[in-house]
Amino acid sequence: MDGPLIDSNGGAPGLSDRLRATPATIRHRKASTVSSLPDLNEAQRAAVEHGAGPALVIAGAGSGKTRVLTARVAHLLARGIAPEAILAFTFTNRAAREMRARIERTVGEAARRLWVGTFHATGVRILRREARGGALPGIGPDFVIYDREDQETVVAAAIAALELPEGTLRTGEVLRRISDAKNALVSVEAFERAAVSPHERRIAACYRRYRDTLRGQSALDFDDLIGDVVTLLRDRPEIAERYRRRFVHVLVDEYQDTNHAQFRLVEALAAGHGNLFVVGDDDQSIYRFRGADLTNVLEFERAFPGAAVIRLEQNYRSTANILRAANAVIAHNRDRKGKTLWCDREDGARLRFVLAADEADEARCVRARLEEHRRRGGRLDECAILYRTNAQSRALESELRLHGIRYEMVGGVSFFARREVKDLLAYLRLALNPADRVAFWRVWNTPRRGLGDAVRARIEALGDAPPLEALRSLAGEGLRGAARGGAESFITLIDELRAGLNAPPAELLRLVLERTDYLRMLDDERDGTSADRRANIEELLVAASDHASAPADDGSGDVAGFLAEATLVTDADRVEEGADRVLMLTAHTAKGLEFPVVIVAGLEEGLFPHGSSLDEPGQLEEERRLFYVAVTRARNEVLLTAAAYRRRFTAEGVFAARGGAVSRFVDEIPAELVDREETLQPAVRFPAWASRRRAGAAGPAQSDGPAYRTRGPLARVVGKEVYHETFGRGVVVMAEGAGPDARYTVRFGTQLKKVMGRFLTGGVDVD
DNA sequence: TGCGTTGACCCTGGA
DNA sequence: GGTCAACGCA
Repeated sequence: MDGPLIDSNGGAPGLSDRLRATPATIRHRKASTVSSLPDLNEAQRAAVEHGAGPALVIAGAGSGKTRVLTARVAHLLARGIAPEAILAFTFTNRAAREMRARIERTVGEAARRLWVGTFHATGVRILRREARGGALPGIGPDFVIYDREDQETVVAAAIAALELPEGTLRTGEVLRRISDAKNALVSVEAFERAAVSPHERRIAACYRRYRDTLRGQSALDFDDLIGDVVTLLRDRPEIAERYRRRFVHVLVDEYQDTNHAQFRLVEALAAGHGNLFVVGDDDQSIYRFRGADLTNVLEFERAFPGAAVIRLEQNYRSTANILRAANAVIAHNRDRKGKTLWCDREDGARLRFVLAADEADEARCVRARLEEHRRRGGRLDECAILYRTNAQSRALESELRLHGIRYEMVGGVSFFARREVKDLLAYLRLALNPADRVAFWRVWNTPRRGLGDAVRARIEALGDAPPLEALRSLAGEGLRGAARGGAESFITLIDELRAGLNAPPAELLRLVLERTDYLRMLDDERDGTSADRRANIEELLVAASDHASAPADDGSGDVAGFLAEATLVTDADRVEEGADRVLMLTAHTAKGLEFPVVIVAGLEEGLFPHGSSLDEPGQLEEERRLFYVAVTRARNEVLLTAAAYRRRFTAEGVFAARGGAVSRFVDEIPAELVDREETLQPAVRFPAWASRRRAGAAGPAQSDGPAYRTRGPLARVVGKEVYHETFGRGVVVMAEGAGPDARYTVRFGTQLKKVMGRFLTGGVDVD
């Protein structure tokens, strides 16, 4: 059997040029020779050979859409289109790499001249070029890209500057509103005009301040990487014309997850020739929170009159049972173009659903399933554990670690967002762009060099001057002792980095490590993370030297290019094939991947579908699509799990145990396709509301339900280990009442019991 | 004045 | 379980 592969149809392996092929993947390579289009079905062939003009390919899960895109590019090249005249947008860097690698296998070197990349990477490429030509007012070619954390810093400062009462505006909300505005191409001025309520006006004020701050620092955020290109092409027709003449064919993968700005970018590039080829699946649109706009698919034909519409409905990936289950669930959605996938594979095993006692028990079931797979001779990398939220990984991780099962978590804290990595990169950012205040404040006293709030206030009093220069003038006169020495060594280091910007990034990073004694700082922290962080730094150095050997075709220096890549790369881009470990990832991150065995954990109302979606039909449909994506990742087997009780943090910040009903999505799978099990024999019946909610699942979503919540000291009892004279060791899953009357629901092994507090010893004697 | 420790608040998803 | 602001200490 094969390991996890990119959406590939027919088992053709996803290979990236940086990753080594495993024997299994090499075996399949022959099958994907595309020049003669040997083994395409009729619909696929029609898509690949589509002539001029717009085309919308509705490609169901596992229907070979990546293959079609790749084959189409090869087909265009074979028809004499120059590689530099083709622009393809992919959803991940990894997909871009793989597409390029596959095309290279057919057409060789020429593939290097294609433009294949994510919207963001392509945006950087265009902006970098045009910035060199001076086409972007106020933005130099060495602009930096602010990631989420950097953005938060800026927004927090903007909110603080408004001097509102504590808690009036929250960073997260403001950031989301700014991002939404940018994705919809709403300028600061337009936002201000539309803002009527005091709340809206305050957000508008933050937006303005945020924009001005970024401009002042020659910084762009993720949304700017697209929005600024759209603005550029709109305001500078001659530049737009240049790109239109250059790119004769524009292709877009995962079209269902494009937002308005991306739509406008594509539209602007394809205007005139109209050779726009988009591939997507409305049933797999799962990024609405990021502005993805399904109307881009649903109204493609209106936006591009005369568009050909081609449907790929044959699935080559999953067994018939898996496909039937997925079809049945997604049929509950109303807002779709409508299609039914079919396949000619055998029925295969039924899906399995297990209701576990709590999340620890659920983790145990997952682990047991993995061990079963291994006993049958399977490999761990054939399995993936999917969940709705990253927070769910914790219980799974500890169970797998305890039993020595190797795993790799994808997502969560991205590699380049780790503290130690961002610290080191901030030195480079500062050297490249002294106006980058976020980078300055990140590292000016990291590692500690005797600088603190007092000096900070004096620098800030100097206003807009680059902070490094402010510090330089202070070091000359106003500072004494440790602060002076610290400031001087910092300034010297940055100056040296500046002078050495032409050197390879890895060399600069080594200089930073050496001068700052950064590693010693890590050791001194004594929090047990030192070894991990050191390893990450090692990896950063490797990534930096890898980058040096890659061509910078946008003409940017190594350092600027490396920093951009570091910001835009995601964890999913870095997953390696062939390692024997199970992957753990969110359903979102799993998009585009496939695995022989898929485990979807946490299938409870309020978690998957997520609680925030329950009041809104549109949002609920998005959750259902996400579940559909999760299930259709599987080739052969699906295990669905849920926990009767789960410890969670709620919005109120309360440590709570709640029993959720089983997810409605499980119930939407026809009963004959699922084997259901419960691992616990409840001596205590589940609270009535749990089943009531389940019964009412088809109706309007109920409020959050009477989920039992413990507050104060009681809350700390939930999840604690306790002992009972007859039942032995157990774990508290729910607490009710207080004082001597307190009663606890405790899981002893697979038994659930309700016990008075006085019969328990352990952590329960709290009032 | 900077540093280390303690308690509030907190997580949907991610380029 | 993780981060950050506020606190008192060197």
